[in-house]
Amino acid sequence: MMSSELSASLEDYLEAIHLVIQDRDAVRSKDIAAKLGVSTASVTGALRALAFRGLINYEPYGVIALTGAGRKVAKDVTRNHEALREFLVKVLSVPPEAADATACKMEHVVPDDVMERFVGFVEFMERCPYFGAVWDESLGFRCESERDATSCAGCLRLPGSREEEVNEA
Amino acid sequence: MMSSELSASLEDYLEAIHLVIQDRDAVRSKDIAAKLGVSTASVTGALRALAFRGLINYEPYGVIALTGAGRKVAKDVTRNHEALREFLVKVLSVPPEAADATACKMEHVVPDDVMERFVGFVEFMERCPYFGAVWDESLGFRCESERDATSCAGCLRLPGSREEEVNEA
DNA sequence: CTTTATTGTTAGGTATGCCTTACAATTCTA
DNA sequence: TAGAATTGTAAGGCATACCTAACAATAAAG
Repeated sequence: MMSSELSASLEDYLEAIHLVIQDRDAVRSKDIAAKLGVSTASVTGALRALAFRGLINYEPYGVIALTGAGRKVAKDVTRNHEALREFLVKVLSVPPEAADATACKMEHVVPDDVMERFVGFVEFMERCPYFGAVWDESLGFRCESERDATSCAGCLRLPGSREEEVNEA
Repeated sequence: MMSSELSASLEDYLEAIHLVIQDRDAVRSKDIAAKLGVSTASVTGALRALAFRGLINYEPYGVIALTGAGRKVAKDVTRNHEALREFLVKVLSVPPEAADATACKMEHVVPDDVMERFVGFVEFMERCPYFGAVWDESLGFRCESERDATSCAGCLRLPGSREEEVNEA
């Protein structure tokens, strides 16, 4: 969206603030520093930059809170992070921890229109009963889905429908 | 591999040098600058850094050439770039130009073991006759493959085999 | 072979993003 | 409510990575 004007570093700070807020109510420099693996001194600098951009409310020794704009960006970043992790785990069978680390880097470089497709692909995979690509360390991906004599007529009728899944569930 | 010690920026320079060499024989600072959209002054600094790391042979006003180690890294980076672009284009239907730009960013953040899977997934997709996910701007991915009464027995017998494809071609 | 155009380098400046060390504010506890 | 522990900030440094402007080297043209 408009997060393109934020550096990867500041996006990370914003995301960290957002995640910490969800757990406890208070966000402390220390928590952010711990989450990102930087010193608290670095956090102070980042907070100033975020406040300058109107994304957080902050003054020295004061309470840290996301502004409306900040919350929006933080949510976008977090959502993208989660979508990418999901793709890596569910489609590419990357172990969760590695997927999370990679998603954390990817979220800053994958543009929104490409993001859509990562998301869409996961949805497709979960919708399609014939999608059974499974990773094998030495053989790459192979297919384990049960493709018997069933045709895909039903699938083709309902391209992106979520309603169908609700009915099935 | 060991390219993890190189910054994204230096990887880009190395890749650019490699690509320019493939076209003409000579590599000039100007070409690299043009390819990466930076000033020639910036190129000088990068060349020094690459020479310092033993990845290129370089002295002021002299010929720029990749060392063995440099060529290896350059090839790795280039291969990863191409694999990611291929994935984006072939699997996610990202337009080639956007795919190239995104791949150029992703190549610096996707670790090798995850790279393998992007590569493997493209291979799988090209191998599997039932894989027909097609992107639709408003509906996301839908399936257009012709899944009739055929079973996947053959596919299941030959998980990652390339020989089979050679026989078919 | 000398002038001009191209190309490359140096010098100096900006911005980011991190660090450590030292100090200030706050909070907890006795 | 003072002193100790925790937490936060300021100051000063370092590395990366870019820029512009001025100058140096090489190559091309006369």
